[in-house]
Amino acid sequence: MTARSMPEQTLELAAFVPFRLNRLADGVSQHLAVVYRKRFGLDIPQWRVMATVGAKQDCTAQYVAASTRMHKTRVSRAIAELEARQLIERASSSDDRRARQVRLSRSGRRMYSELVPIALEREATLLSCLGPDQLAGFLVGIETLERFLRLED
Amino acid sequence: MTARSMPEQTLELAAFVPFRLNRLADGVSQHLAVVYRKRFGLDIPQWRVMATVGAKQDCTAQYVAASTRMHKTRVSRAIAELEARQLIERASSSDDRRARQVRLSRSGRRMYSELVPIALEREATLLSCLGPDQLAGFLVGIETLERFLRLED
DNA sequence: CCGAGTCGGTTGCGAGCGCAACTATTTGTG
DNA sequence: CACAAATAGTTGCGCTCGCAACCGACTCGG
Repeated sequence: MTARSMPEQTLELAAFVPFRLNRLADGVSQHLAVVYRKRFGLDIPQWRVMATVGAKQDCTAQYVAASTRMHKTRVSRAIAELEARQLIERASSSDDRRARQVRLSRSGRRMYSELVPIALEREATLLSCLGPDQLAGFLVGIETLERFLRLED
Repeated sequence: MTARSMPEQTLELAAFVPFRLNRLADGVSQHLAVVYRKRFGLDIPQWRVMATVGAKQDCTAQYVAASTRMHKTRVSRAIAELEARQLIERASSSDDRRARQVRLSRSGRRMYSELVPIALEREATLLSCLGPDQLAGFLVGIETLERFLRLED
């Protein structure tokens, strides 16, 4: 078989891992976003800010952006909206007057404590379709790829 | 320990699988999108259309939307742009005059045959960080989740 | 056949996002 | 100390996308 008559290489999108990962991540997001939106009126950036600030009180927008890997403008707008809804509060930092400390308000904490169990439960439901070994193998794969792409924290 | 004094459940975003999947899919996409854009001037929707139409000549926009899981307007716009660049051609279907058959043009095929090996090579590079067993386990996990969420085809 | 409902595909519009530019502050260097 | 460069955060702008509405074509029951 000569080079000229070699069959064209083909690419089946349905078997192409980058595509499948995107589709999967999207499916999982939809699975959750419905809850955030309908029940709490949060979009994804806002939910991520809530989760981050809820876990680490008194952090900066900077910190949120770094740990969620969202663009700083996206974070800025999410925070502004959450502040308008009085779910978070901001205080100017004492040692750096550019930065502002972000924390959950009382009602923000209330929402957070409702939100977390629901999110964890949905994650558990999702992962329940994998057996223990399958789950472990899957997570190892994710972890290795994260390190390879330098995505971890 | 009473219910009142139970520690608040917390949620570490960095350990939350839906978030990690999103971040990973995004990282992988970036890894590829640079090539599509800089070398071929394609954005992601356009690249997906090229891949789909390259693998199955004479399909409809409908078919592309279904197999890429993109919204039909996104497909419509991607096709329009590709047609303007003369990478694909459209012919009105004989049996249904609403639908139009989509196929790669000569230059479209040329681009496709350049594109495919590069994409497959990048996928291989990405997956090369996983050992054979790790890769197998990872793919099984993806597959199971796809079925669970009914994402396959 | 003829009208209602469906289906393939396109388009107007508003929302969300990233880029680049900006303000205000801090840090580093000669 | 002064001035340049870096940093925290915000905002104007243009682009992309999804929703809903729409157009033309098909279909199926009466």
